[in-house]
Amino acid sequence: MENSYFNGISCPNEYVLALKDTLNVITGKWKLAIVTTLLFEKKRFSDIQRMIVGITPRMLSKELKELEMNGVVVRKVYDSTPVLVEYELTDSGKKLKHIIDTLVQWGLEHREQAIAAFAEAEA
Amino acid sequence: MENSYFNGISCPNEYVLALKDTLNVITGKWKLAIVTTLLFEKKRFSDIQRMIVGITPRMLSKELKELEMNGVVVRKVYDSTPVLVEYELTDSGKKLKHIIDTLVQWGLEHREQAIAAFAEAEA
DNA sequence: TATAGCAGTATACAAAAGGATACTGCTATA
DNA sequence: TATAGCAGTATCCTTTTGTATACTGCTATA
Repeated sequence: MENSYFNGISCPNEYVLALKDTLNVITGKWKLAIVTTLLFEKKRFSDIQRMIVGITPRMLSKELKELEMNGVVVRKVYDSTPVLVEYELTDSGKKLKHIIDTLVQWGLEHREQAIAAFAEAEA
Repeated sequence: MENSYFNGISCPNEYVLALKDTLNVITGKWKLAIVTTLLFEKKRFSDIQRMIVGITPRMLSKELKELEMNGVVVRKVYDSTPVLVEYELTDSGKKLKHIIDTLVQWGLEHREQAIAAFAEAEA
C-alpha cells in the first residue's frame, strides 16, 4: 500500500481519498437532510420536496443526482403511466446513519464546552 | 426534552443543533487538515502553514479563528520576546479523531461500490 | 375540457467560500 | 545595518454554492 503525505503526515493514500469521498457525500446544504428522510423509507421526488422545508426542485434534483453519482442513492423508474420515480438509499447510503449518529454524538458532548468557549472568545 | 421537525421527522431539538454544530466544525476546505496536524502535537502558525501545502496565511488565520470560536482549538500566547503563539486542540478537538476515523472507515467500505455506481451512471 | 399533480429543467441572480498578492510591525541574527 | 523569520492583516478577485422564478411535457381526475 502506498503512502502519501497529508499535512506532512505520512498515511495511506486510500485514507486520504476515502476521507474526501465521505466529505463529498455529507457536505452540501441538503445532502444529509435528503439522506435522513430516505433512511425511513424510499420516496418520490415530490415527497422529498414536501418533507424538506425550503428546498427548491432545482436543488433537490441537483443533490439527488450527486448522491446517485456517489452511489448513495438509486433512482428507480417504473414505467407505469404516469411514470413513477422512486429514490432509495443503497447499502452504503444506509450506513451513513452511523456517521450521522457519530456527528450528533460529538455535537452533544461538545455543546456545553463550545458555548463556554464562544462566550469567552466574545469577551 | 422538546422535539422539532427535521425533514418531517420528529426528533429532539438538540440532535438537530448538535448535528449542525459538528458539520460547522468539519466543513471548510482546511478544517480537518488543520485538526489532523494538531492531533499530533500543538503547533505554531508558521509550522501549520508549512505542513499544509497550499494554504494561504489568510485562510489559515480564518480557519483557526473559527476553530477557536467553536471550542476546538485554543490559541496560547506566551509573552516572551519575540512573542510565541501556539495552537492546541481542546478535549473536544481531540475527540474529532473518532469522527475522522468514522469518515475514513465509511469511505473505505464504500469506495468499490461507489466506483461501480459511478461507471454505471456514466454509461 | 380545465385543473392539478408528477418529475423535473432553464435562466438569471445573490451569497458564501476560497485564492492571489502585497503588506505590517516586531525582533533576532549575520 | 540588512535580512530573514514570526504572526498575522488588507484588498481585490474568482469560483462555488445556493436561491428565485418561471416553465416543460405528461396524465389522471373533476
